Amino acid sequence: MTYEMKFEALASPTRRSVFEKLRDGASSVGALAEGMPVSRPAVSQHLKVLKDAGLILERRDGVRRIYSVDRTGLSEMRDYFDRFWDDALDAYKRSLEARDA
Amino acid sequence: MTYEMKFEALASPTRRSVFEKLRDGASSVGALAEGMPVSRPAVSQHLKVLKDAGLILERRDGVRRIYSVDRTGLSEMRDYFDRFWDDALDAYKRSLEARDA
DNA sequence: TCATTTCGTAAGTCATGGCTTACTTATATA
DNA sequence: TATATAAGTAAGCCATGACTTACGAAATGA
Repeated sequence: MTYEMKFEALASPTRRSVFEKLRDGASSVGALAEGMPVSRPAVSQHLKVLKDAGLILERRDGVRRIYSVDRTGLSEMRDYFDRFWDDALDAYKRSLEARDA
Repeated sequence: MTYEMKFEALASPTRRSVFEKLRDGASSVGALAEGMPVSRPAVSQHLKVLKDAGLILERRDGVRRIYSVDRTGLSEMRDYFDRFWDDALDAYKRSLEARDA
């Protein structure tokens, strides 16, 4: 659930493409695996990593498991880059002022 | 310079901590390596990955190389998560409407 | 209760990546 | 010109991680 885990989870291209499929709505493992160049167990393993990182949620529906984007975790990532942007911009402005001073 | 490279670049914890040091202002390789648990060449290699990904900029200053955050690349990451957030929220709202319909 | 569907887990393989030390290169300075 | 400083590069090691196939577990339905 840490930043660490989220960044690591999004590093793998196939895992990120699984995540991006969920951007358009919840889905089952089988449906996610369909059309992907890797096996269903591989997708299952990726889903576990994404879930442990707090990026997706899992719910049961009969024999299926439905995965969906965890908006809380997603918002953490958004905040990370928002803050990073603000801080970097501040630092840049300060460096300009120091140069002109 | 792709998303691919940016995500991969930010996956490594020590590499991300190098990136985060630059958030507070530009710095040389030696200054960045100081106090880190890895060697200076390791930091140098991380900087190359971050630079190739388009996340940092390099400029020469005599015998030193000064690295700084590339705000263009950073803003790409921010946009990625902003769009992802918007899309995921739309998909969620649509799923609620479909349920209530 | 037996078969089917859907999925997670185990175990093993293979490539990659993050380190290290040793070195080369380039700039500044005495 | 010789020396020192700063940093990139090469080569090699070792752990990790992204896969595969084979198997086990849980819910559904005949």
